[in-house]
Amino acid sequence: MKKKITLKHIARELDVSISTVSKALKNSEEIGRDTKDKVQAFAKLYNYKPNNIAISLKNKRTKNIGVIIPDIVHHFFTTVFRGIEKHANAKGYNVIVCVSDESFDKEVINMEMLANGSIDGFIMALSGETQLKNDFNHLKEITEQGIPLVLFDRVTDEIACDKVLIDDKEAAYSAVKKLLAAGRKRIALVTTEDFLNVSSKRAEGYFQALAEAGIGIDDDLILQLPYHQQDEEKSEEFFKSTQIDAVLCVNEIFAVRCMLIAQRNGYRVPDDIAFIGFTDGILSKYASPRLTSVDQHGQKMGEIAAEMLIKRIEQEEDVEGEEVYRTEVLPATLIERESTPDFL
Amino acid sequence: MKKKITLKHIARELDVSISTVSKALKNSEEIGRDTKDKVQAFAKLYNYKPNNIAISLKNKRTKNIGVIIPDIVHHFFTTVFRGIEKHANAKGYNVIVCVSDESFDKEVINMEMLANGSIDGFIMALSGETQLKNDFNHLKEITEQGIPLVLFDRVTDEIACDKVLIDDKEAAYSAVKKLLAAGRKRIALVTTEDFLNVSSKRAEGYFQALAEAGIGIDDDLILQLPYHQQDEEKSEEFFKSTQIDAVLCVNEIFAVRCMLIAQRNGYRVPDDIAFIGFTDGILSKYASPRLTSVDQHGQKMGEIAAEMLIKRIEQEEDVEGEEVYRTEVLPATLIERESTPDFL
DNA sequence: AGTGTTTACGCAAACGGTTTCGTGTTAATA
DNA sequence: TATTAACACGAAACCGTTTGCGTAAACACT
Repeated sequence: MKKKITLKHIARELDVSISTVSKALKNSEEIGRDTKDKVQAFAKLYNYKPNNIAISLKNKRTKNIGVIIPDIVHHFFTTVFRGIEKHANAKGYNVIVCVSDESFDKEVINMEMLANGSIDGFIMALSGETQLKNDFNHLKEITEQGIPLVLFDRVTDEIACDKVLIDDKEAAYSAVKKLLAAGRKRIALVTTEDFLNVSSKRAEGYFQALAEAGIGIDDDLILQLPYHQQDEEKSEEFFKSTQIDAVLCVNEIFAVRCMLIAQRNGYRVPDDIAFIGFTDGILSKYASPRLTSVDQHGQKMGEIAAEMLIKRIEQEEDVEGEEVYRTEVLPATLIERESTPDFL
Repeated sequence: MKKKITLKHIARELDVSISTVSKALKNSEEIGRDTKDKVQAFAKLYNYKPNNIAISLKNKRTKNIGVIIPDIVHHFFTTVFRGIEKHANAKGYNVIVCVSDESFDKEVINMEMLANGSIDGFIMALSGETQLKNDFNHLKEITEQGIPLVLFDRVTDEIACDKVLIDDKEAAYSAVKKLLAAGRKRIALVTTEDFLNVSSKRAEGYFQALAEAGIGIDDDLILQLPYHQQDEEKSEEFFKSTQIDAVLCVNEIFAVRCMLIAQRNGYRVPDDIAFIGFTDGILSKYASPRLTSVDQHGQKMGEIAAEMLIKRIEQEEDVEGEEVYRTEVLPATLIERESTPDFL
């Protein structure tokens, strides 16, 4: 077993000082040609690589960024993560992931674990519970310590930091607009509990589009489902008892599930009933019929988040006091497939 | 901005030495009651937390584990990752993820980035390209340096280390057996290029089951598709021209896609044609009809991998020379849904 | 008073680097 | 020959902790 070699080993072996070795490897002008050659050759031979930890300790930079997301087995989050990882890697950063599992406590614990020197900054999407509790002290502490933070998708106004999100309201708004333009009148909304602010933003867009079309809100047209466990009867009942000709769902699972239920109940998609989902994931592409859905551009979002974060990290010498934070709003785009009639 | 406080700060403030502070915080017997109280109170007040990096440097343990996977936007891998993260977190470890993107070079670069002190051990699934090239020198170097390594799913015999995988051959074998028992005679196999060894293992199981049933191999019943990009015509042609009453697919995307194509071509599922896929992911659950598929128990796999790795890491004082490595083979289980006739 | 024990703490090395500053040697210049 | 600049390198501080060891002070005992 060949243990890792250190500067000290090289120095001892070549009978020079540690600092000479260090400088020689950095090709410093201070060191003579011969010594440099000798040291570099030796280092190459024994495959010397500086110890990251030591370097981190010295310059107080870990080149690690911490990512905290509610769930990893989730198409949108993994897409964002891919973007983060891609950009971070290109910039020489590694990514440490922690999963909050939608739990406030885990989110706090994870942040604390990482905040003690392990990372140079955070990128995160708030857990459901955190949004519900409306308690952001852990985030406040982080930012007060001067650790850069970028929130994405699940953000809050309570914290001053960089943010990147898509315009959920606008996306829902224009999706419903399109359904209206296609002549649909009884447009349903299938959503989660309201504490997920992305869901409520989407609902707002839905309401606004209907309002502008002079259509009142019909509570019978709104189905609220629990985020995780299924509630087949409730959905089944909904499609049996309600007259509907289009549905906007806040995620693709709801959309695909509802589409199946509607089909079981005799609806033809998209002729009798049209479906639009959020999150253009794998389900949308392979559903039958293929689902029209709102692409949230997760990867792009991740790349931007990483870019914002790294920029903050590297502009160390900032004028501390008066930071000015950016909130980047990405446009969502509707991917039209077979679950909607042709839009013009 | 309150910067992080260090032992040095506390020492200066309380007019004691750094070592006294350190010991006081660890409740050492060496330190007097009064001093301990004073130090601990001060530390609490200023929310002192030791710097992870310094500790890592000191005891040459980072409490980080490196995970390298070919893709993150992939149900199986994220499931495994969830298992890893869960167990690792419970043991106080953080997880650094790198994505090889199925590229040999990226895999090598990522390993090298992490191997210089950033992590205590690796968990990985080989990239497609690595399996194709059959070049495992980067892995060999890691293990020679004494860095623990656990391979999962995409493993190789060339490297001596702990491994965890499912019995792909057996899983395919028994799936085909069930199809045979249900009276299916013309069973097709939809697979990828052979360099992915999991695919070839699954093919072996398929062959063996047929052989035991006295059915010869019919090349017309085997469809090979590229791993990523779609090849709709080829599949379409396959289902048009071949007489088939059951299909085993090496992943769920192939399964769902083929199921749609078959349905388009007039087949009724499962009456005319049955489908079984691998990877029991989200697609299987929401396909129509719901897909019978082989559950690879990704999360369990991840947990076991993490457990094996951490055990290695922590049994530092091992008898170096004669390591004995474990290969854990998990049984896969068939989740029966609507795409197959009822099995007995 | 002299010796032995505790008690309570500080010193310094170590982990593996980087970097500033100093210094001995040589060579060039006056 | 004396002065000085250039060169090539080493010593040491530093990043934040941990920990073995030394030791001054206080107390006990003979």
